[in-house]
Amino acid sequence: MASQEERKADTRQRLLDAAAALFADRGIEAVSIDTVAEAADRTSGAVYAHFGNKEGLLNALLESLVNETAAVMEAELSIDGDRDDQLIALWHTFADPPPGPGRGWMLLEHELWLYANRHEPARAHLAARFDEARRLVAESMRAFEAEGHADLPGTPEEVAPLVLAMLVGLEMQHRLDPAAVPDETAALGLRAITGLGATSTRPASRKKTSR
Amino acid sequence: MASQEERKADTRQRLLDAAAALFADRGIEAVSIDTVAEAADRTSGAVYAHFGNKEGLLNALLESLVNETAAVMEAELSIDGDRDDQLIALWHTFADPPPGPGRGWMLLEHELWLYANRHEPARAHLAARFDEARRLVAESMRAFEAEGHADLPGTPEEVAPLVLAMLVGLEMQHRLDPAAVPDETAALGLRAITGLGATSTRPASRKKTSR
DNA sequence: GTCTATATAGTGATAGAC
DNA sequence: GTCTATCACTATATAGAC
Repeated sequence: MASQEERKADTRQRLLDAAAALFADRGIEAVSIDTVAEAADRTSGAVYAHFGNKEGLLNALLESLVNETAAVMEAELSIDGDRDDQLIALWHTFADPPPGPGRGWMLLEHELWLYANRHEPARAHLAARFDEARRLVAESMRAFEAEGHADLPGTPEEVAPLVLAMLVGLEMQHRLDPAAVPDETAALGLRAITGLGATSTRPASRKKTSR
Repeated sequence: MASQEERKADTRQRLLDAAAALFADRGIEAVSIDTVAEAADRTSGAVYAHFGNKEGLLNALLESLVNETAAVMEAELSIDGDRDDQLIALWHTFADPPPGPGRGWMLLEHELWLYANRHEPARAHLAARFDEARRLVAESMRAFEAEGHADLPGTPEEVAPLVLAMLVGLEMQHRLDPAAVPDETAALGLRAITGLGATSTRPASRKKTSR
């Protein structure tokens, strides 16, 4: 049997999950609190009890996601294997719909970004998210460089925002018109920033990735 | 005196301008048709007469903006002078609030991108906009290369989406936290992609741009 | 903590006068 | 073409029962 506290925590998570999926799918403003509640098999009263109002729900959602994206990126970057493959894998995390809740992980990111730009309290949460992402990328860049696989045009901390920008910017174009950004172009861009393939201490072939 | 046709065209433009400013400032979904009409000194009836409904207004707005952004980018890229300065100028067009309607040119862009991702008819308009932007950048890249100032990592058509991605992606991070993306970092990224400064047939100094 | 019911206000859209 | 008035619908938020 579930204790009251377990039920409370469960409801909270259900509401957050439902909100994330619906916001990504239809947009934040287009989704009513009632809709979120119903998707979580609760009523609007539950939302108000937990989060006060829609803004509270948004802030809670942003906070709960701070570590999630970081985990995804870290997973991609920590895979053993060719460094070049890692960058492509990272690109696919952005470009292709990963398992996640709905198909639209990045759509939710863009929704939240826009929201944070207009609601001061949310801004700090999202800024922290981006900071964490940059920190992780910088760490990987440092590792690449130490192994002699990368030839960075600057410090890892300078290059990190560039990598993030490239991924996000290409994803935006890719989503609108996939043909405009083939995988090869993404690889070209990421290599240009990281200097990967420039030093080239790699022994094997590179045109075709066997896997 | 204004003829009826002039008044009609004037109303249409006023409505589009008001919509652009309000959508950028508060978000598309948060702005009612009544609000748009009142900001243009008209009533909601005028909006319905001109555009049918809100979706019609959005499509008309997207269409009217197709050439506008292209004009801005073309202006930045056609300025005579150091090629390095041109890239920085282009970055400032994205990072700093240019004169435009409201201060939030890029916010409107993000609103429209998100909207186009959920409304098929609008998608084509926005895709055309991006295509045009890439075409312009590719043209400049070709010129840079011909002058021996750039050392592109790929064809101009391949590099164009990379430049656009870098600009947009850095702008997103910059808007959330300006300190995270100083001008020098942006310059670093753009140079890494364009190879500008690599071939270095340039005679003058580079650390400090005299102007 | 959660639900039901309700108060209050705002939305997109239409009809008809001018 | 534009405005006024009005439609049906949906939103957020609250009060009180359980």
